[in-house]
Amino acid sequence: MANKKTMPNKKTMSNKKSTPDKKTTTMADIARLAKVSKPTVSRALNNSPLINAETKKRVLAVAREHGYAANRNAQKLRQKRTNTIAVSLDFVSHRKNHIADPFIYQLLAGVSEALGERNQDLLLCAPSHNNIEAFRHIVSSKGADGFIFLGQGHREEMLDAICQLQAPIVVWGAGLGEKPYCVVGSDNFLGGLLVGRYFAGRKRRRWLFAGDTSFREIYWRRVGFKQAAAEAGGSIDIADLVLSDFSYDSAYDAALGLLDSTAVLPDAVFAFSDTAAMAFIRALQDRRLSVPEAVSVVGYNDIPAAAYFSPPVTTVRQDAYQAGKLLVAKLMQLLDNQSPASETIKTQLIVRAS
Amino acid sequence: MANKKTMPNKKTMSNKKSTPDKKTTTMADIARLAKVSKPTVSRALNNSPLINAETKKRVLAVAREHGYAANRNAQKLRQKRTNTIAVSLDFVSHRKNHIADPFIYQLLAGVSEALGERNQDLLLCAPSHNNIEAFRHIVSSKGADGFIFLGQGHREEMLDAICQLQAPIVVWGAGLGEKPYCVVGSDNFLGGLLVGRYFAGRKRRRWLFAGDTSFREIYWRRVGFKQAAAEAGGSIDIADLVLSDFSYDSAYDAALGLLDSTAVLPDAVFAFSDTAAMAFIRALQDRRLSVPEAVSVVGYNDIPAAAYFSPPVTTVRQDAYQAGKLLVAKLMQLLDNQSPASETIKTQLIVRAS
DNA sequence: CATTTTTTTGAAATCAATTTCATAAGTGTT
DNA sequence: AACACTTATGAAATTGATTTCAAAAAAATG
Repeated sequence: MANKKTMPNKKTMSNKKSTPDKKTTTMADIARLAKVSKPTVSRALNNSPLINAETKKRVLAVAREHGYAANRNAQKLRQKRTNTIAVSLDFVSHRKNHIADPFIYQLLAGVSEALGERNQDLLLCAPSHNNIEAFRHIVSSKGADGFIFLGQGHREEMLDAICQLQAPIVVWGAGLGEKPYCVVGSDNFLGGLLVGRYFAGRKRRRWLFAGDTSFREIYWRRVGFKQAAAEAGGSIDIADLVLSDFSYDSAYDAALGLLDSTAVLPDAVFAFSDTAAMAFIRALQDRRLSVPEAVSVVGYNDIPAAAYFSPPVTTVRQDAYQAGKLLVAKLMQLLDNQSPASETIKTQLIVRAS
Repeated sequence: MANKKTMPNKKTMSNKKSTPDKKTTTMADIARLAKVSKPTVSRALNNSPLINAETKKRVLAVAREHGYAANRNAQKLRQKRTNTIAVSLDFVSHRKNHIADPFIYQLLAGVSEALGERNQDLLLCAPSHNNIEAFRHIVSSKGADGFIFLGQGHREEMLDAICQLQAPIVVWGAGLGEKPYCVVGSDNFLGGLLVGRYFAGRKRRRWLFAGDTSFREIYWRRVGFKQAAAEAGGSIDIADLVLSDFSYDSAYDAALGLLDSTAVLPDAVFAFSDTAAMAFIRALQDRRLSVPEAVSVVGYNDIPAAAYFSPPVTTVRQDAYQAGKLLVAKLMQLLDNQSPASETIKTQLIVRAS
């Protein structure tokens, strides 16, 4: 039982590619070949002004010729700088419905490209327990210089705690100016306002807001939405439908539940995401309510599918790719000991058929 | 205008956290506190059998008490093992239409979780020029122990070259058994076969295959598709429509182009992706051709949007999440000096309304 | 009780870079 | 010719872990 199985071991042994100790080229090797010392090689590669132009050229030539690449781990160890940014993607909150909403991947693309341009590595982390320990460990083991948080699932207490770790972080979301960390987010208030005005312009009177306002971003959309109702005069009513998660299915179920239990139906629905908006539209159609004739439905994010839906979904667009780049820019400032301000990115209403 | 605003600068200066050199706790510190030597601490933390149980307990207690985490970079340097896997996501081929197809993100979620379970870090790379240099650099600078390639954009020559670098790689895609590296992919042949049989069963005779068969995966779907035509008897015709990229828009344009130029229309379309299938359906509808009455359309991947589309899209499902985990398992075997075989994951036809 | 064996431990070397500090060589000045 | 001042370079220290190897202490054996 506790016996070591010997056969697999043997096999492993024989299988072990008898690597003839393929020596990796080190800086010392380059130094010897270029007939200079290690520090000189280091300086040449780092384009130090201390080094003579001739020497630099020679060293670089030798290095290139041998395909030399400095060992990052030695660099990180010595410099106490990792040139790595940890990006936290919240796969977890999607546990059952992985990646229901492609929006955060557009953010990720922007972040990835911006980091690449700055020669920063991207450490992707999606801790299965969304607790602080995993993040603390990354910081104290020098796994990354800073964090970017994407996705709606991150609860505020955790971010506050991570911030207290003295770790540089920037966050996609809401809460600008209220938080001790830098936040980049869409102008949720404006988004909600635009949607509300759109409804008001179409003479809709019984509005419904679908989403969980315990998330800041969504809360502010609701505030803007309400503001539009106030602007439009007193006769507008706003009802609420709380959605338990971010999936299409739960939105669909909640929508049907509402439609089947309420006597007085809304004539305009503002859903917190395109995915939820599409679910709502389907639910309405399944109950023989036409969109947009009987009910207008507006989503948020302008994911690709919104444009292809039937009917194409009116939505609030935010440039996620640009936002990703902005997040990186802010974090770099932070690492540079500056104090970048939180910032919102513009938000615009894309009017389609719904 | 171009003047540097001085106020923010000053502010920045004064803002520079005068960190009082917050010394990081090192192994030497823990050793001193626990009244043992560094090697003993190292062994205790790594659960070495050499260490006495009492000692181990004491050391661990001290380490925990001080929130000690070993410096990863020192470990990586010494051990010549990074415990990091580089995952290459092809943002590039999506340049204009970022993340048109969410399928690879489902793969990513599986990969991420599987790596997390194994305490491996995930280095996300999306080199802007898809050339070998970037990858060679990661290998030789000890940035990662191996690679996982996701996405269809990776051309074969590059993978062959990377493989020659002696770098352990596994690839999502096609070409099982033909390639010098381990490939995990959906059973594309079977996928195509199932779709073809489905069309045959519905008495469709004029089939269209939409996709770029210079990609292996897509090539094999075409082969399975053709096989089904052969099985069904001689009277079936297969036409081809090459799509220039993976976006919805290019598929939509190509579909319209075809519909407006061909006299004899297909009565069944097999598109290489759900996104392309949806584009095709819209194009057909825009030309007053009903789906599925006049034309059946089937996609591939079963992305979430496929189910919500109107009509819901019949498609070929593959368990991307599981596939991601499998990719990781294979790579771990490779790093263990085993030679894992390529493998296909099951593929099933999801019949919906289209 | 002497001797072998096993169990624990630590001093010193190692991994591959960067940084500090000293010094040699070259340039300019009086 | 003596002195100051740059400009380049390298020896040695440093970063924080792991590994090797030797050795002390404890246990087992005859």
